[in-house]
Amino acid sequence: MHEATLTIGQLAERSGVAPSALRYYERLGLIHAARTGGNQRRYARTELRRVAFVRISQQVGVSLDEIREALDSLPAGRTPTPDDWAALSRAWRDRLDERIRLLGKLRDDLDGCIGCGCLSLQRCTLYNPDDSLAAEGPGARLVLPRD
Amino acid sequence: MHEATLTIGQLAERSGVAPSALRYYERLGLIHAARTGGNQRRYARTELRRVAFVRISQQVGVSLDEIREALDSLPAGRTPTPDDWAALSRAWRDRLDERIRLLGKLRDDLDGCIGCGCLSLQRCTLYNPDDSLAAEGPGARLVLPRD
DNA sequence: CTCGGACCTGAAGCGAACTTCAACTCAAGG
DNA sequence: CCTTGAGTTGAAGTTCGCTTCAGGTCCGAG
Repeated sequence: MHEATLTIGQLAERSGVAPSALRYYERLGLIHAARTGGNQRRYARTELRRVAFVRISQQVGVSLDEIREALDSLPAGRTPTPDDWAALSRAWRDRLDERIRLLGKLRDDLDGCIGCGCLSLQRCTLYNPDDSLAAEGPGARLVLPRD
Repeated sequence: MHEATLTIGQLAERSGVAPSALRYYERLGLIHAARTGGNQRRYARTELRRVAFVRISQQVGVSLDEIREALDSLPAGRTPTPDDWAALSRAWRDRLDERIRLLGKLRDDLDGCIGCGCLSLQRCTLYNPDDSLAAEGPGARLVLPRD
């Protein structure tokens, strides 16, 4: 017990992520594993933290691809320090703030806008939030949760 | 101009939703259209509101299937009143509140938890939120560790 | 009446994030 | 040594929310 490395089943149980998902993450380069002579994965305990970071980032609304980019920015060679992780999470924090802000606006406008008489949807603050519309050309494009 | 019904192109332009998406919504029973003799769709102007409701609901994080259920609860037969819409949106508002609350918690814990020394992920408030979290998108489910 | 752009349908494709399957191999307890 | 459960692979399947495509039809301005 409490050995140096974890099997995929152990990592799965400790992280709450299915083995199939862990293999998938590995294919995407989100996590890494050493191999035994018999080709089985053995995970360093630090991978637990990577998995946690992945899952938390997903809750923030970040795609696995972006998460990979973020993880790639961790120092190669040495085990990341708490400060390394904190730096990573600060970037996410900004996204989170923005997301919370938008949802708050949505909430504030919800009753009024849905209930109101306006059919002029393109002008509606709710339907056409000023921030998420920047690009996308002419007409009212509704750009969604991604940003 | 300003005619009684809208073609799919007009509804698309006014709502900012692609014609293909509108046809898709119709297949799912989210919106409805009358047909001309030549089988082309003609939308009542009230459909604009349904489309708006769909898009707004998506931002709240509700699936199209749940949105359909909600729309089905609108009074059949008569055109929904502002009050009908307001009732509908109040339910969403609760979800929104919950979602904002969870994201706020995520934010509050983010630096501390990711940066901290705990590897005891299953106990981490962040990783293992006590509440069930609405999934962000397809497949992006948070599978909680067994308590 | 003609022309071209808007519209129709069903089927297929897409991308994200996985899961499932089949057919194996590995590893640890008895 | 043998059994059994855990692990391996690549390929294919799944769900969601659409978009794209092919092969046609409609309709309104000229």
